[in-house]
Amino acid sequence: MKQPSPKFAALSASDIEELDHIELLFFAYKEFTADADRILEGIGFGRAHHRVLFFVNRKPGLIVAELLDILGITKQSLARVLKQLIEAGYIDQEAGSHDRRQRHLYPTKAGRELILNLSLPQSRRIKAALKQSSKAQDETIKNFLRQMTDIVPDR
Amino acid sequence: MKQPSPKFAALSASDIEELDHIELLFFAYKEFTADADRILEGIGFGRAHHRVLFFVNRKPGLIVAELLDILGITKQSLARVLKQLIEAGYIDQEAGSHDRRQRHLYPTKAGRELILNLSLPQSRRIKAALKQSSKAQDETIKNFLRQMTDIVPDR
DNA sequence: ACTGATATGTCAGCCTTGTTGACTTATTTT
DNA sequence: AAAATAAGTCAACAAGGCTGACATATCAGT
Repeated sequence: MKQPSPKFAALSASDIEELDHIELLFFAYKEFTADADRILEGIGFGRAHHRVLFFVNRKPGLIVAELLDILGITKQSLARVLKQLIEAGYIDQEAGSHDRRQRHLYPTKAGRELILNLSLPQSRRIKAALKQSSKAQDETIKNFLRQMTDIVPDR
Repeated sequence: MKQPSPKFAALSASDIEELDHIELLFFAYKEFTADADRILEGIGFGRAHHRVLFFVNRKPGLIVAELLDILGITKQSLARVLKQLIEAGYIDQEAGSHDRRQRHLYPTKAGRELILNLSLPQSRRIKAALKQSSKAQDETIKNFLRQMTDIVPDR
């Protein structure tokens, strides 16, 4: 017979069993990003540059609108870092052949080298964390992460 | 007979098998934080407030130095958000009984309610992502995340 | 051919949250 | 009594989000 508060329902800690998972995810992601941050700070780039380069490398030739959609940021935010990546010679732009308004983005050789070096410590961390896991367990983990992005937790 | 470049070793994409994992982790964490962000923006707080409240709730009575260590930020950064949380009545401070220089932090009733409401959508997302998993698989996932924070990927 | 929609780029300013450096106060330790 | 420690504070700066407004090029439909 609890009365819910106007803004928030009355809850007790026992309602949530996943606090361990939440905490683990926080620390895991923190260490994960720190790997690349150490390299980035040496070359005057930040995480935003890393993400852009990562996805341009993952899907060479993707257009700006697609990249915006993947990153979930505004074009003004993207412009700032994309411009620097282009000027520094890590990304090339090319007008679309069908639609010449579109800008297709490609990593340069230097861009590919940089993103690989940024990914390497992250890769090593993941590989080590998977070390004791079987192939089936790897699928379990990937499936969990995949599900995490698909779920809509409203209600 | 590749010559490594002075700054970065020469690599090809085939050297990294964990790009899928990296991408999945990025999207999973993005959605995970977005859950709470939607609530936070309604009450004028940000992620920094969330993290502080989360850990104060997880370990009631922890001192400022411990919190700084957990969060991995400077005391000036913490001060800004901690002050707001105290003034808004979500966290209480108490001088230590042994060492009265120390400030022990406790969530208030309102603080406990808020963090539970922030954690709820995240919990639901995780619970749903684990839905098809067995208990053993849950352990696999938690173990993976735990390993992720322990590994030192240098070399 | 004109007109409106679309893709991108840009300027300006704001906010949050991280940083460094310098300094204060209270308290404990030596 | 002096030094070390825990915490708090002020100021300034940087990264990377955001909004709003507007410019340019190109495409698509009538």
